[in-house]
Amino acid sequence: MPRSFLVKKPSSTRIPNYSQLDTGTRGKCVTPPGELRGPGGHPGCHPSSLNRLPIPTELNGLCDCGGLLPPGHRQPPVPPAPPCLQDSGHLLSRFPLLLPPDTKASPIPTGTHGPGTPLKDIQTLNLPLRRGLHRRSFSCRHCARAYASLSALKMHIRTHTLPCQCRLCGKAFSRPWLLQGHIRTHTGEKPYACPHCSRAFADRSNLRAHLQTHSDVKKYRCRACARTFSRMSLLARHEEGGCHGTS
DNA sequence: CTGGGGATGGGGCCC
DNA sequence: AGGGCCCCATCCCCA
Repeated sequence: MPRSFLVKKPSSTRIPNYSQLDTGTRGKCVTPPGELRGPGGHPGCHPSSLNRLPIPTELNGLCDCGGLLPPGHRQPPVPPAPPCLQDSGHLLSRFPLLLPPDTKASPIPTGTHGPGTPLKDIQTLNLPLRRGLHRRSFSCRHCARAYASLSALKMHIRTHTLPCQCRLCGKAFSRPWLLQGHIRTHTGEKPYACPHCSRAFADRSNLRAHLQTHSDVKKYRCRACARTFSRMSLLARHEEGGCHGTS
């Protein structure tokens, strides 16, 4: 596979060259017609990709978990939180967004930093610059990471608060598109098809990794034996296995 | 041991 | 400023 595939496109054409692969569903978890039916009978949401049923094509609603709903269809009841969320009372009290929407104990203190980013999560530092100047930075109280901008820090804090929760299994994610990708594990939707074979993938990154398998020259090369690998992890495993320069 | 799929995390950029 | 998207990376698991 040519490396040009991985080259970032100009901003005027943000859609990468997955043209043959992209089904035009960017940014939304849109289940193709005839795919799946969810647990409450609504399509687009299903806890198991093994239990597939056809769905009608007249879809016009979006479930708040990301799946599609047919006209007039109501969402199924929210299932109880999984054990990983049920037995962490201190976490739930600290991060109420982990709770299902109807069980939130109290609003999150937002201060001037917007919802989901409590003031107590943010502290500011003055990073030293040349000539004794200092530049302000924002550090996370959960892990002490520091960022130059408040928005970057707020994005990072989402990795602690995990405000995007799957209504089907309760798993929480830091960003909506991570949740969208997760929902595809329920729906079985695979919008990214390989142009070289019949495989399709739910995630663009996984398609990219797969495309490496079609390449004669792999991306990652062992410096000892010059053998190439499609993934860094494969190269690392190869080197950890004791490559002595003989492939 | 190796190859590869599936799922997920996270920083940066653009709109 | 926030959301959406991009790319890179990692881990787990299975064949």
